[in-house]
This record gives sequence, structure tokens and C-alpha cells, in this order.
Amino acid sequence: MPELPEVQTVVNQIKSDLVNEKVESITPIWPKVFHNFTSEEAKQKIKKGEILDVSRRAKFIIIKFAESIIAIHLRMTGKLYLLQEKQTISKYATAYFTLKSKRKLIFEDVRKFGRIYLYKNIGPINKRHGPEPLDSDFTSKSLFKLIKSKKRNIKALLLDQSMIAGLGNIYADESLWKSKIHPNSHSHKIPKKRIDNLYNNIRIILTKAIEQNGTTIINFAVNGESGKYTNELRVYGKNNSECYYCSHIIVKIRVAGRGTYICKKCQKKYR
DNA sequence: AGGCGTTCCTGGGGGC
DNA sequence: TGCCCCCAGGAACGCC
Repeated sequence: MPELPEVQTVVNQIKSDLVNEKVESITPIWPKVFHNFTSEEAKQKIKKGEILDVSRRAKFIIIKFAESIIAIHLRMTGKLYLLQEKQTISKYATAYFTLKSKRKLIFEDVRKFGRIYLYKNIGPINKRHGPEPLDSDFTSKSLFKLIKSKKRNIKALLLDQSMIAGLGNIYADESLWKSKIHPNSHSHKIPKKRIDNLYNNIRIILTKAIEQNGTTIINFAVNGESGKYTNELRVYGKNNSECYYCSHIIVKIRVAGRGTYICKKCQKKYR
């Protein structure tokens, strides 16, 4: 389930191949893959446009053209990669980009939740997303204000992309565990010291995960290579094994409708 | 306001 | 072995 580090990893992998390339066409294989445009509109808006940049905003991969952007959301099982020569298109491909060099950029997605968006600029995406946790202007104070502005389940808050962008189920659990905060805590009852700690841990964990090319859980891989952060996970998917800190058994519970892994001994419930 | 259920999807795992 | 059922989950949406 690609989150910020996995999306960043994809961007890092494909960026140099794409910048300065030209997109000749975008072809949908599965009809619903284009969220807000048609092939015809893409043709008009992009018209064999040069790719100026490839970047990440929240969990979107942003492909920038002179007068528009293509945004790609991988959701749970999406993958975006350049098709190697003579490699055949996956049966799970839902769309592909034909490049001027005749190479193809493949968007594949077993579960078909992933979508491609066409916008004039990043505005519509910024509008519905909170700050980037790794931006230099995102401070401990920003997180504190954000958390105290709501009376809300802390895990639900962290997963809410309009509050803070990029965290998903894995990194929310890892961050809360490391910060000794129970995911069912109420945001307004968490002490400042814990929030400062959470701030640091979110940044440390995301940064390290990017360095390790993300986490491979079932479906995520970059050119067949696994994300090495899998080895760094401390609670996610660790139910029935011992807590890294206290040896208490990690349990799986349900929070905000998600499978959630916690150490009941380490993580304090503030409410 | 915020929590919760539902929808979209399909491979894979558990149970029998 | 095979079959069925249910689960996984990001985000949008409707309802209470």
C-alpha cells in the first residue's frame, strides 16, 4: 500500500527517464482509470508535450507539462514503471503512456483502485491536502496546532490526507508506536511532549523509509526490487510477536476501520 | 464535527 | 484438492 516513501521511491526511480521525454499519447486499457478526463482531452491538453518534471505531492506522482499536470494515485496495488524493451505488457496494466522514444510507461493495478487525473496545475490537489510532513516549514508547532485543532481519534487524524499528507496505515502505526501513543487516543488529550516526540518520529521514520526505498508489503516493488524498510518495521504486521522495546506481545486491533498493530504496554491511551 | 458504513476491486488465505 | 467466503485497504461519499 504505497504511502509517502513508496510514492517518493517510484518518483526517484522513473524521474530521470521521463524528464525531457515527450508523451505522444495516453491509452486507457481499463475504462475507469482516467478519473476526470478522456483520451481526447488528454490529447488536446498535452499535445505531445515535453515532461518538465516528475515529483510527488502527498501520495500522488505528478508529471508536469507546460500547461497541465498528470497526477497518478497508486492507491493500494498500483505500480508505475517503464516497460523494458521486448517486455510484454502486464495483464494487470490499466493504462500506458507512449513516449516519443517509443518506450512505454506502464500503469498497472491488480485491484483497479488507482486513478489518473488531469489538471491545469497542482492547485486542486493542494486544496484537499494538508502539509507535507518532510517540508522544512512543517514544524513541531505545526503538528501541535493541527492535532489540537480537532477532538478526534489520533490515528484517524493522521490518516486524514487533508490534515497531513502522505501517511498511511503502515507509517501511522509505526509512528504512533515509536511515540508511545495509543492509536485510540483523543487528539486534544495528548500532551505536548508526546506530540513533539510524534513529530520527530514521523520525520525520522519517513526519511529512513525513503532511504530504504520504502516497504514491500505484498504488492509494492520497484523494478522487482523490494523496499528494504520492511526490515525496519517494529509493529506493523507483527501481531503475536514481541514488542521491540518491552517484549510484550503485539496485538492487532481495529481503529478507524483499519487493521492496527499496537503494544498495549508501551502505548498510552490519552482520553 | 466526527465517526461509521459503503463502495470500488481482486488475489489470496482460512476453513471445511 | 477444491470451493466458498471473507479480508486487505485509500479515499470519497452519504448518513446519523
